[in-house]
Amino acid sequence: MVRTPPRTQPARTRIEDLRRGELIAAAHRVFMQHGLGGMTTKRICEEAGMSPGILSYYFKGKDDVLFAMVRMNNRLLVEDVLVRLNQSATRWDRLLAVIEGNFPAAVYERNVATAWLSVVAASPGNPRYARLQSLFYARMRSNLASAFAGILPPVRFAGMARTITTLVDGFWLQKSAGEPVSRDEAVTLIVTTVAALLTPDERAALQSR
Amino acid sequence: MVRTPPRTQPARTRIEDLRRGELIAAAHRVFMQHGLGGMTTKRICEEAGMSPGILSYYFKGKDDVLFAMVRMNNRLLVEDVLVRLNQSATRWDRLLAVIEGNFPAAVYERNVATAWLSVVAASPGNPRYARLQSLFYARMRSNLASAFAGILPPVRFAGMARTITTLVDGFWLQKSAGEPVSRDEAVTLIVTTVAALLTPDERAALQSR
DNA sequence: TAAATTATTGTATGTGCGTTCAAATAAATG
DNA sequence: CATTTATTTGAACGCACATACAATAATTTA
Repeated sequence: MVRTPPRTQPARTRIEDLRRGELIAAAHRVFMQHGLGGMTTKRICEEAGMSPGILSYYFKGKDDVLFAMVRMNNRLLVEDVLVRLNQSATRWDRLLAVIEGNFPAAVYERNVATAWLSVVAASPGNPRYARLQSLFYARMRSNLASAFAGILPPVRFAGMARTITTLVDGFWLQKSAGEPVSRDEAVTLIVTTVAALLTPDERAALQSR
Repeated sequence: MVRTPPRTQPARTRIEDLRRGELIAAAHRVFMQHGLGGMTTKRICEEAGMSPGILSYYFKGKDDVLFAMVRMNNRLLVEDVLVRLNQSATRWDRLLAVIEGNFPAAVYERNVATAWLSVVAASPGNPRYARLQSLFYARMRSNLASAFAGILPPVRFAGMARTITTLVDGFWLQKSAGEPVSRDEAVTLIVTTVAALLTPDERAALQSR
């Protein structure tokens, strides 16, 4: 008798998710083109073809949209790496997958780098971002561990992981600064450096099945 | 008869330089504490113990102060490295001087890193910053060349310089992201990596007088 | 000391921002 | 179709900011 089938829920949710998705996508485009500072609510709604007030209806505020956007981008990157990891036979392939996963094709470009940098720079004042950041590093370390497990002792692995993550971050920063570095150059340089840091035995172990 | 000794010039210039210096120093402090976004003209003048309007009197505008500040900080870093370079006997010492010069004692810390990152993120829209940036990289490459000249062929030197600058940038980014890396860890890791990328012969050549 | 120049103040002005909200429209419901 | 509910609008508000500027104080000059 008290049964109240929420038939309205699905419909309402569908349009709500749709609008939220559109706004996030619009925010992404504005972010890429104008940077963090130029990402205004008015511009986002305009880009989405909606009225300025709509943002408050679907989000708590501007920061909420921004966070949702960062979260979504992160999810896409993570999924990409996971797919590659599952397709990798050798540890070396896994290593390559993790490294290349940080430079997605057609994404390693100046605007994106600057946008991402802006978020990092804004992190210290925003606990949610800070948390997202450290999760990012932790996940990358974990992925790298799946390649080096049983080959490098813990201390050396820590150093190796630090070197790789630092190089990745550095390449993104340089991209933002306008340095002419291609995706391939970045990946190649990192791989070369990793190889140089390994002993011949370790290299062999990494490349075997 | 037409002689007009500009006695007034020195006095006027002295106080002008003084005020400009004070404002730049205040801007620096505000920048470090509140980041680029929180660096408002009102706060700067307040920090300098002056009235809000004074800024327009000594500078063209807020951007002008910011640029002067970045310029000054850059100059300090450069001078520091030059002193160290002149005191270095071997090429290896010169290499160390350049690397350590990028992590000045008591300066490699989160606020500074974030501030510096904000400026880089703002560079793409500001030609003056962009120019300063590329000058920075060029100078670093030039300094590194003084260590590797005659030891590494051009192509390998280019790769080596890229590795080093990328690691430096990466360490600053990680510092801003809150990763717990000390100055010594950063320097050690970079030196280790450079050493691993060199052949025994090259290492020996670098360490000889 | 009187006059003129320079330095400093504090207020005023205009701009752009995020957010709110009553009203209008569209959709769903019975 | 009438009514309720969900969605969207666009104007309005308050706020913080950079900058301009007339008024005032201090300093230099003659």
